[in-house]
Amino acid sequence: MTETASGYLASGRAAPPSPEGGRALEADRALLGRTSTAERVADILRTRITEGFFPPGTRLAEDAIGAGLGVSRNTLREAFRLLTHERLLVHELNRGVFVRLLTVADVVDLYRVRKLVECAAIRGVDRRPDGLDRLAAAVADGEEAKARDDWRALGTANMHFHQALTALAGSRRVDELMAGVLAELRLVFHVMADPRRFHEPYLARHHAIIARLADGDGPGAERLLAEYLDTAEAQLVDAYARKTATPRPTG
Amino acid sequence: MTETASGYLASGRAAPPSPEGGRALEADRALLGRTSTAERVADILRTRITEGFFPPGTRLAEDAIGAGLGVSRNTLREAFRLLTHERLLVHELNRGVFVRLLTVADVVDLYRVRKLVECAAIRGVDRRPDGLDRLAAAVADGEEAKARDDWRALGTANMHFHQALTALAGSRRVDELMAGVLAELRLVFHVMADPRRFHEPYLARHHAIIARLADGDGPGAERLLAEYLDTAEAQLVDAYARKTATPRPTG
DNA sequence: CACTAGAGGATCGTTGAACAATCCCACAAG
DNA sequence: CTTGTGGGATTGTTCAACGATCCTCTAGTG
Repeated sequence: MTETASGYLASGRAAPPSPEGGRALEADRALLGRTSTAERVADILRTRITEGFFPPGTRLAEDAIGAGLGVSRNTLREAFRLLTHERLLVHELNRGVFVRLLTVADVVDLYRVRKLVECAAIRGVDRRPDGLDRLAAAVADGEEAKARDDWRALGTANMHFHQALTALAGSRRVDELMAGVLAELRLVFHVMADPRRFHEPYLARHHAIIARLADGDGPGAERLLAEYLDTAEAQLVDAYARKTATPRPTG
Repeated sequence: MTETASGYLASGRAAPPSPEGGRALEADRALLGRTSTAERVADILRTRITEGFFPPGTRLAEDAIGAGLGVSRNTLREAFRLLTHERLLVHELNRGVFVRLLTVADVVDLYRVRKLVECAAIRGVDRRPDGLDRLAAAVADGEEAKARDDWRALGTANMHFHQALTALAGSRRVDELMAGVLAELRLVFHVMADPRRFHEPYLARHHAIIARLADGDGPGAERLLAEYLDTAEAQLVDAYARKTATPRPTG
């Protein structure tokens, strides 16, 4: 990574200054892009994990990953620490770091969070919300993906929809919570085959929820969403329990 | 920390086996206590930060902290990485790590999260909840602290109350979110003088909320809580903006 | 055959040294 | 007062080393 980092930084610094104004803004942009190697490694690994390149259960060996990315073990360990808190990795003392394999109880908890947060985020809507365009865009992306039979992309668009729903709460911390929840959910879907089954049936429901929100009917939208999440949870928990051959929790 | 770690581990391993049964459980207990040095350092620092030993804005120099704790810089950096995600520390590239100094906007966001999550957690209560004892215990601790004029302890008890409220949602992830929120709030209170002012007035409201919950009146409890949080927010945001001499956000 | 114990190798956790890069502070000059 | 420069302190990263732990394989025993 020494060469990559140098190249990365060098290309950032070597950008010629704009001949006319805006030079201060370019300097700011360069500052924005300055991250440590450990953080960039974490970014790379995060992407690889959430897109399924490292499936759940995969062990990330320091030597192999460090050699692959060209960074030292210490830097890699820092990156691992960054990712364990996001629940994408599990750190096991003296055994290494693994991509998290969620339990059925984890899935149940994810839906509990979603019901609590997403429903609370839209309950109070009493006029057409500002974030409706973003919701509509996510649904449009979903329809596009569906039209070309790209079920992974449909799943992604559906998650953007839910992230946008949560964003109606207007809280950075809640947004980040939901981003983490949806990332974990991605790990769950990586274990499952047949993404079509878990994403396609819900697109129409997104339309219905949007219509309620557009009318300023928060409670109506909430009811639809709660039913939707109940249905989605039951389907996924059932299938996941079967797939991972673990007993479905009684709670 | 090499000696500390060895001592720590040695004392764990040197425990004589129980002469009669239970040996397997003792072995399990020893496993539970096995954590890495980096994690233990993070625990120590977390405690020091939340109790105010390192006030917000304090820079944690690697050399000084590492020498004080007897760990190497690499181990310390791993611990720092663990804490930055908890928002207790801010990592600034090439400048070091600082105890987070929250902005007024942060405070506002913390209360937004609290209103969303705490209210949602109790809204659906329709019978005396299982967690009522824990709530009552927190309030009893608060009354005790108040009786001996220990306003810091009262603040702690109040936070236990809110953590217990959130726990009524029955979600591990939501519990952890709230633990983080309350830890951040502690940082806010460390900036303020006169803890009495921010904790004492709310003890009576805890009693009232508990009474509603004991009657299975979730919506009633929610209304009381929402008003309480609005009042607490307004008081704290006003004082914090004044203390930090930053403009109060319009949002 | 099944189970247990021990040895060896791989890997992790930690330490410490080294070096380059960056930042900050103090001082000098205009 | 402002700006520029130099020097020192510190951070970010790499590397090597070593001890501790875990896992796998082999041999021995019942």
